[in-house]
Amino acid sequence: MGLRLFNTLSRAVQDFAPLDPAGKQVGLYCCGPTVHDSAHIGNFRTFVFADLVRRHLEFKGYAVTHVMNVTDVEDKIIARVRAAGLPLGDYTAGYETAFFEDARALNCLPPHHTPRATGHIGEMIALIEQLLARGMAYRAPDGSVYFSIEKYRAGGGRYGQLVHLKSEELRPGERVRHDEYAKESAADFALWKARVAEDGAVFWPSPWGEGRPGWHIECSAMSMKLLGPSFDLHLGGEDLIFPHHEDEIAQSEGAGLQAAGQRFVRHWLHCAHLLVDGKKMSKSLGNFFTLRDLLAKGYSGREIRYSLLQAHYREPFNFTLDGLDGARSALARLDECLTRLREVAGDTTEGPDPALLRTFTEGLDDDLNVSAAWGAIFEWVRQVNRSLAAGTLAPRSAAAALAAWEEVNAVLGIETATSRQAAPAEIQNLLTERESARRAKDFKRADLLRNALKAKGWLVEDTPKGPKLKPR
RNA sequence: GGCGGGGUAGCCAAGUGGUAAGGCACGGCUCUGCAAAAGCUGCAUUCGUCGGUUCGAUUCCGACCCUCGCCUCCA
Repeated sequence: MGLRLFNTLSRAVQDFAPLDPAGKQVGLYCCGPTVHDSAHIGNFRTFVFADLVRRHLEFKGYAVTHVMNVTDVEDKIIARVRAAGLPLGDYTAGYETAFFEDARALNCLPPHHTPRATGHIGEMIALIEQLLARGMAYRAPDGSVYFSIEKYRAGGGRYGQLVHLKSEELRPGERVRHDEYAKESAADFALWKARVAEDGAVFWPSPWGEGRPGWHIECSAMSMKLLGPSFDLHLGGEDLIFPHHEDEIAQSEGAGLQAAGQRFVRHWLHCAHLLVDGKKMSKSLGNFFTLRDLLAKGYSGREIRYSLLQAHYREPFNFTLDGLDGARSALARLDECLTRLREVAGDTTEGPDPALLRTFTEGLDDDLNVSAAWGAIFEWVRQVNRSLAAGTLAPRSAAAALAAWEEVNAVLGIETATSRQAAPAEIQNLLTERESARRAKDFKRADLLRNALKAKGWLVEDTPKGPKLKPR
């Protein structure tokens, strides 16, 4: 059963086949955060999605090299650095650290490489020189360097691979930025921006004078450095399709580093936006939640991760607090099922039950249809619960079910409690007291004790085998 | 204006040319001292509207309505 993925280039679902002739190595690049502010969970939808892609590829047996850049120099950052009066690195370091903490809270596997733009100025300059040498770029009088879409086209390049633009319809922005007045054509974009007074201390030397890189060039330079001039998968949010990814293709293919007949990127995957009240979650609209906002409200990283992984990545997903509450309930059901399976399985070990693996894999292989995968999982939960309730589940079957769960969860990355936490002595004592009260038929006192336990964060569950404690 | 997504039960969300996954919520039941918790179970003759193709359409085609995104920094 092969993996099929939608490719923004072809606008169709295609069989996934890696560039590697051995069919083993996969290069995956995902546009990462701009560290000028806290990331919100709309941003994290994309990163959780990238994590899902990476994990599923690994589940399928591929050896993935996962790269995610950190944009630590760009217009907004420079503006804030100036306002804060801090050195660039001091300003961005905090946001970068916070970003990776958030990613970890969402149980995203760390990418193998997380290059910073500021650490690759040399590579960007080299790439720009290559573009100049090939006549794809031109120097402006002020020392900026621009990419020429006209020259690129004249050289056989196709501009508009992702967005299917007609050149005449490329509408210039409402205002031409003051530092881009020198462009030959409105659609051309900056590779290198000459230093201006407002940049303060943020500039680097270059063959064209002091300045800083344009936005798009970093991804071309760093992805090709780490993954080669042609690689398999490039992901990002759908808002990056144009102009960022289109320009990345133009720069990277314009430099002509690819082998004959090879593209810069084989598959482009774009994650749809997270919505709030039907509108894109964004800083400018102010309708965003950061991970920290939600953690402060008492939601956990796993609940948020589950929530972000509920809908298909190409569909906009409506994010609500009610939805998070639903995620909590759904996960509690899953936890309960797994806990009971562990009780039945005991120390028994067994290979994974293939039934769940099959339906789960079918779902994800179909363009990462995570909704279908969850459907398979909850169908499985119901079946497990039925046999658990009937008492017909043998320890070996329970162990096989658990082993299957472990495999699918390596893809989903939903942390589950491995065992019931032991309650502290104080709680145990209260529980014992309550049992005594119950045996003495002093139910009023038993209920008081139960409420006391609840207030301390423990639920009492009376079962035929005696009371059980559950956190929260 | 150009380009591209959507409109499926109270909410979220899959899906298919042959008669609607899953989750949450809600109702019923089991268990229980009562509960709680948990489990089981029920819950869309219907898929934005109107036409068309078809033996048959939610799924294909056309028109229309509504909505979102990109075209400017943006996950």
